[in-house]
Amino acid sequence: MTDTPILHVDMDAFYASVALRERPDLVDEPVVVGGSGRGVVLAANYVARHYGIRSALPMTRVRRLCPHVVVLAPDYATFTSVSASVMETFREVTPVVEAMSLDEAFLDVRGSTRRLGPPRQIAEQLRSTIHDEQGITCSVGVAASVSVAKLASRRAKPDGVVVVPPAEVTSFLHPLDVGELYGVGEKTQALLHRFGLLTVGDVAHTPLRTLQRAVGAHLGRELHHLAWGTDRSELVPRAGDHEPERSMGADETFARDTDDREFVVRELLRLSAKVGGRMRAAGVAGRTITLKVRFADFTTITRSRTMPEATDVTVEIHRTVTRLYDALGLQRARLRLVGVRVEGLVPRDTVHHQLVLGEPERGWPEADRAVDRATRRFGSAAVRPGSLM
DNA sequence: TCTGGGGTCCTAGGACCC
DNA sequence: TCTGGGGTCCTAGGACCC
Repeated sequence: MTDTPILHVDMDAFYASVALRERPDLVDEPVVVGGSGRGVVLAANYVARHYGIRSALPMTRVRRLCPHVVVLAPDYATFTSVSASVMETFREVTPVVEAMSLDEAFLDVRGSTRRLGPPRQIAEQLRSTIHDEQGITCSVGVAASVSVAKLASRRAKPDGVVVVPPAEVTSFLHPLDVGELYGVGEKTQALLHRFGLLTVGDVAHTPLRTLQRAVGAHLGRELHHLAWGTDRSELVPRAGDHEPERSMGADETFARDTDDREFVVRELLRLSAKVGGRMRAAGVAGRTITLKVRFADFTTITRSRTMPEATDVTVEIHRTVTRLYDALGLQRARLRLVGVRVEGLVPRDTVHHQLVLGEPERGWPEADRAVDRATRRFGSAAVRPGSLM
C-alpha cells in the first residue's frame, strides 16, 4: 500500500519534443511549434523558453522576442500516434489511467506497487521507458490527490519526479501563488490578488463564505479544497479520445478581417460541413446550434437557437447559423472570426425524424452520406459543397 | 502584424409550468 | 386571490483548460 497513489505524467514540451525527433540538428536551437500568420505558440522547447517564449503567445510577439526562432508546423497525426503509444505504456503499469489530453494523464498505482515497487520507482521506470521508446522526456508528480500530483509534476519539470507525501502537502501548497491552482486563470488571479489573497495559504485561511462571496459559490468551495489538497483521489478511467462529447464545433480566424457577407456565409458553410461531418462520423446529432462572431477588436458574441429536433445535417446547420448571422444586422462591422457549434449531442439513433410530406429537407441526409463516403475515399479536399468550388 | 482551435462548466435572467 | 416558490429550459456571456 501507499499513501501517494496518484501519478500525474506530463510530457515535456510535447509537440516541440516530438517535432524535434525528426530534426535532431535543431535541439540546441530555439524551436516552437505553431501556426503561421495570426497563430499562437502550441509548444516551445526549453531553449525558446529562455527567451520568454511560452505556449499561447502570438507568433508576432515570438518573432520580436527571438528573431532567429525556428518555427515548425504541427503534425497532429504524429502527435496522436506518439500519444497512443505513451498511453499504452501507462496501461502496462495500471488499468486506472485518466487521460487529460494527448500529452498528460493521471495514473492510480494503488494496485501496482506489489508488482512494480513504490510510486517513485514506478515513476522513474515510466520515464525511462518513454524516453527509450519515444525519444521524449516527461515529468511526473506523485501525491495522494489529483491536484497535488499535477502541481508536483509542474514542479518536477523538465525531466524530473517530485513526490509530495501527505505530511508535506500544506508546506508544498501554501507558498504557491493562487494562480497555480487549477481553475484560477488570469481573471480570478487578479480578483484574488485584489482581495489581498496572494498565496494558496492565504486562500486556505480565508473563511469559506468570504471566498465564495469573492469568486462565486462553486469556485469558492473548489478553491478551498484545492488549497488544502483535499480534492479527489479517485480517477475516472478513460482513453481521452473516444468518449462522448457534449458539443462539437469549429471556428476559424480569417487571414484578414472582413465585412463581406458572401465570404462569411461561405465560411459558415465550410465550418458547418466540417462539424456535420464529424457529427455523422461520431453518430451523434444535436438540437442547439450556436454561431460565434469575433469582431476586429476581439469582442466576441454568440447567438444560438434550439431546434425542436436534433440534427446532423450540414444544410440545416448552415441555414441556422446563416439566419443567426443575418439577424445580427451587421453592416460595416469587420469580423476576424466566425464559428459554428452544435450542443446537446445525443446518439443519432435516438432521434426520430418526423417526415413531413413534401418537406424540402428530404434528400439532404442522403446528400451528406454521399459526401461522407467520398470524403472517406478521396479525402476532404476532394469533396466540397457546391458553393465552395 | 498582438491575441488559435478544440472543448467544459458556471452564472444569471427570463419564460413557462405547476 | 395581486402574491409565491420551485423546477426546467433557453439564451448569452465569461472563465478556464490543454
